[in-house]
Amino acid sequence: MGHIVGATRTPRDRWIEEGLRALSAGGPDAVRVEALAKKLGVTKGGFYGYFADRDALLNAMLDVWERESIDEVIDRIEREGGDPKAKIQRAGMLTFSSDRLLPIDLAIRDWARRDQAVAERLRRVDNRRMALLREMIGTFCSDADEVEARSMLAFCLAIGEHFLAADHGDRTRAQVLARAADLLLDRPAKTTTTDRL
Amino acid sequence: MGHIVGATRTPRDRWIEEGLRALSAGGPDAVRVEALAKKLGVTKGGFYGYFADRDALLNAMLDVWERESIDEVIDRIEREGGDPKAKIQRAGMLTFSSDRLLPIDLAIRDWARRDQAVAERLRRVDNRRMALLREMIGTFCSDADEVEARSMLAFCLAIGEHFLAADHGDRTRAQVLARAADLLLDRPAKTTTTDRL
DNA sequence: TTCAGTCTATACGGTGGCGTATACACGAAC
DNA sequence: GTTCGTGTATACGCCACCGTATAGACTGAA
Repeated sequence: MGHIVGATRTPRDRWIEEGLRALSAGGPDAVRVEALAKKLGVTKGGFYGYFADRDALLNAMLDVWERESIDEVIDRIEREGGDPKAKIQRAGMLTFSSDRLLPIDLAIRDWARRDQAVAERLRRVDNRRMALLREMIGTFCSDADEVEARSMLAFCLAIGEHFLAADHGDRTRAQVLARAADLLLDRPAKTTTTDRL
Repeated sequence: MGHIVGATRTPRDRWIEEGLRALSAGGPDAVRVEALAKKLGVTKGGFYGYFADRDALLNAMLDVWERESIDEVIDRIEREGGDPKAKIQRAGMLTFSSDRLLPIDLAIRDWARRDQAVAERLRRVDNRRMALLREMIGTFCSDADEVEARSMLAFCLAIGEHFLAADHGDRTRAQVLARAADLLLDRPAKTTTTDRL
């Protein structure tokens, strides 16, 4: 008894990983057991040894996402140093520039609009991120209401950018984003040479 | 010949309307011919008289949405008057506070991430909206780069707000949004009494 | 080598969706 | 009232997917 063994050919994690890939590409409706099996070069035979049903896989996927989004990103930000602006931008890099996490994040945001349980998880993650933003922006802005507004703007920019299809004439999207980040993250000057806000 | 008749019991528009409702509630995958028929108290018998297939319905839905989003909203903004800030907020009201248009808009934004044709339509709509924002913000801000950045921030705020699950402590989401709008839409003061950006 | 444990392929019944075909019901025009 | 056009119900074949059952194959340990 208790052979524990090993040599799992298609371990639980690979189902989750492939599930997250499908979620990224097509939303929760695209997470189909048989489709994942095909992608893994396997039939769905072993799937139901790991998961009671498709819903259990979806929950496991959300577990992994929540863990990665909070622990691995935020903790790492806190550990490494840098000034507030750098920290925020590094946090943005880690989540919103990651080819892995970004599309999952976006898919989950849409998913949360229709599923209360998913919305609850997203709320936990977003609250952690907002707390980080508040802390950083609070280092150079004294008015608490304005800190909240700026944090909200920064977060909405990081997310909304990917849901926006507009062009910017001669400018690059990256250029516009950089300018917007300056507006939000530079210390507001009471008296300055330029009229940058 | 050419009876033209009338007395259509379930006209084309009602299929489209119900389709848009399904899109709002569950995304494009939720737009199922037989489900719509059931909601309309009808079987799918007549559907294929109006549409070649499900895809034709989806396109017709997008046509209606694009038309409503551009013509009916933007034209109306231009016609009615008001100062820039009021115009922007009225435009936001018409699209992003509408129980009808808002959820369709959000669903289409997620859809566009996976469907190139949808992305193209969204681009047309968003470009019109951004042009409006630029024009309004340009009335009180001279630096073109900053106009672009502020427009982007305003647009991202209007959209991203609905994809964000974070709380704001004591404050209301509405309060935070109002403060953020102030930051973006009030004339930047070179020298002012407060340090509001 | 045997054995247990695990993953796997395959087959099955059930469900839900698409698009087609066919025949019925109703209103308008003659 | 017939006829025409249109919308409708119903039934069909098809396919994709779910979850279950079952038997075979591989692996590490005894």
